[in-house]
Amino acid sequence: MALEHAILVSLLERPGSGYELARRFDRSIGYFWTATHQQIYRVLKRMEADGWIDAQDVPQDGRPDKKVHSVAAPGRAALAAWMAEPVEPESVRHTLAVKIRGAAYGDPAALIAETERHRTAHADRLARYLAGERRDFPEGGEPTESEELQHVVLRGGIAYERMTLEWLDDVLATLRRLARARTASDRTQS
Amino acid sequence: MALEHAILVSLLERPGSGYELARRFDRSIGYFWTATHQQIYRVLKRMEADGWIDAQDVPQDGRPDKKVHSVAAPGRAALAAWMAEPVEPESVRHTLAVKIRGAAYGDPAALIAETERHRTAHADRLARYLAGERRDFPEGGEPTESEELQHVVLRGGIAYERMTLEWLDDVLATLRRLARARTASDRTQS
DNA sequence: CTTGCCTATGCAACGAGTTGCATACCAGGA
DNA sequence: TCCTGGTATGCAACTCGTTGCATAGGCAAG
Repeated sequence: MALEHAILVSLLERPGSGYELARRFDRSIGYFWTATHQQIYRVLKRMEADGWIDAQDVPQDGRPDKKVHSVAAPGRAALAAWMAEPVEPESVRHTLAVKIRGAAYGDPAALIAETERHRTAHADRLARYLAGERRDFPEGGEPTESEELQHVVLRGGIAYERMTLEWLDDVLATLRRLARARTASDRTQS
Repeated sequence: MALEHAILVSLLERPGSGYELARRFDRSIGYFWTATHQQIYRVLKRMEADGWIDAQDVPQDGRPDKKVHSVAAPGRAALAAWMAEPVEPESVRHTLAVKIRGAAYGDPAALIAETERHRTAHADRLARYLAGERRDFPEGGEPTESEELQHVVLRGGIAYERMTLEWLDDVLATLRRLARARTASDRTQS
């Protein structure tokens, strides 16, 4: 279970509340993991019960109190143990690809808009990643070890989004070609 | 839920038993979805109960009987309905990246072997994909519409594996650099 | 002063995927 | 004859992730 460990890493990088963690999952952690706040609070509760993390109530003014968590020794040990055991690459799951294969039994042209939507979403993600890279890893900086590791993970996200954009262009070209071919054969028949 | 629809697409491409579907998930369907045989049988049962697919007992000699499924009209309709509604891109989940970020709080050198394992696994997958491409989509062939769509999905898998291999090389270079830096500062301290 | 929005935490039900196990038929080799 | 391995189907328990909902305080705009 990697969510626990992603949270441990994030709390090691900087202690924080469930709410703050949820926002990190929209930024730097989002480069490699996603989770809703509900999931985060549930896991935090379990980790606190297991003694992996500590909790400290922090009153705030102008906003509700928060519970700031930090990693305890057993949590560090659990992370180290998990780091040592091998993990398998994620299994492939690509919903849009299911639709593309299914388009043969529907209308390829109907998938174009959907594919363009995905293209926009990935272009946005790439733009956010690149902005994050410029902000957090400027040229000529002297990165710490942790920052070097964060950067190489981000480079992975950037490479993924670039690759995906190129592929989606390939998909769009293919769908448009097939749509033209269908229109042509329609005209032939009528 | 895309597993049902992936199975519908596969059964449209060619009717088959649960066992045969499971093997397809190791080949062409594996380019975009994974599932165990347990999952497949469970979903087939539900789809049969819902009238999405038909089942026919086929006796075989030299091996156990099998239940061959094919898509019924309601199944085709369900697939068409699902194709028409938008889906979101998958959420990011990358276990190895969690470990990379965690390496700052452990030993970066200890991750090298694991990363190399992943590199080998992805290189193997790429080789299988390329072999599948040569076999199923030879140069100069005249692909049908369905084959064109299958091919563009496979090209996505190939692009993903190539990108991943390049990134893993980047990761390995980074880990080795950090490992050397740690060794050097160890020598300085001692 | 009400309405919307942000901060902050959480429960409950459900759905999808994983893991372990079970059954049964048949073939081929030790 | 027994053991291994491939074909073929399936149940049960569990974990993880998703979705909907609930509560509560504070701020700013209309």
